[in-house]
Amino acid sequence: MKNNLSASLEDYLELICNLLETSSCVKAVEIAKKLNISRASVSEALVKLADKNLIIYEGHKGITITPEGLKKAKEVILKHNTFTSFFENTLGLDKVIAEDNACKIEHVVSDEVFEKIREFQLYCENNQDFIDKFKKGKNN
Amino acid sequence: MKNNLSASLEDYLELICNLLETSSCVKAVEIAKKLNISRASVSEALVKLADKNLIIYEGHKGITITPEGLKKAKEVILKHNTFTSFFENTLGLDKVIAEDNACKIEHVVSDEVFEKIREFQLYCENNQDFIDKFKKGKNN
DNA sequence: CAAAATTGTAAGGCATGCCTAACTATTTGT
DNA sequence: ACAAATAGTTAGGCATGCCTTACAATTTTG
Repeated sequence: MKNNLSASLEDYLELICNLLETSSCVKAVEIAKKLNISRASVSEALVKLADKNLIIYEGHKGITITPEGLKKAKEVILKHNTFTSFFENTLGLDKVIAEDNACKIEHVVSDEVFEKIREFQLYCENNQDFIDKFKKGKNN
Repeated sequence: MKNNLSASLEDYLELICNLLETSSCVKAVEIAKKLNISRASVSEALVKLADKNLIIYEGHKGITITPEGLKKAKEVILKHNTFTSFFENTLGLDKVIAEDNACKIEHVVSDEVFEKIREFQLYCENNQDFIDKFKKGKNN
């Protein structure tokens, strides 16, 4: 009953959730293409996610996410978006760099740090002049 | 000739560097105790670090760090300290939480993000009232 | 509706990084 | 110096997560 997902499985779940936003039927082959890994590896991962009751996977019928899986996916996605936004909007980093780093950090950061960054970012948004001054510095 | 270290090897190197600050002779068994892993695992890791010319390891004689290893170690340690300080001093998080998260993030963050955080933290230090106001908020 | 294309699975491999158990080498202490 | 304690290594195992190759199932399409 260990609910802890590896970084890898979190990535799969996150992607599945994102793909389900736009299409009602997600196939394993799509995931393989997006993550640039083999169909076989995806197949293995999907079995693991299904074992953990995070998705329902029935081969050619496509992938469905369970309520539990959705909850977990949303958590990861929120972390992802929070860090991406912090890096891009608050710190003024390049979008791609912001995304790349958020993608890694989302899997290792604790809830406390995540929450605090969230708060801090909100605080910064309400003090845009402070951030603007930073961005105008010797940076860029 | 791939110079990329795994998170695990970076941790070993970082610890070796830190231990060499206070004692001139570091033994594998010390590392095993500090990282709470088996002597066997440490032995394997040290062979890998030596293969990459980051340390000089001759069994019972102890571990020495090479200039190359020192350079790499200092980089990781700087990232570690930067994130720890950002979390603890700037965001006002608990020291232990700050350390734990820095320990993970230091291995996955890119140089660009690291540098920017460094700059930002410096900027915040010069605007302590802004940070104090944040810390006094509904947080804590 | 059957051949072709697509999609999915199984088997066997590889690397990392950890483990334990058993062994060897070195150091320490009397 | 030699027995005991400490330190290090080797061998074999396990889990994760990726790979390729080959095969099976399904869907598409002529």
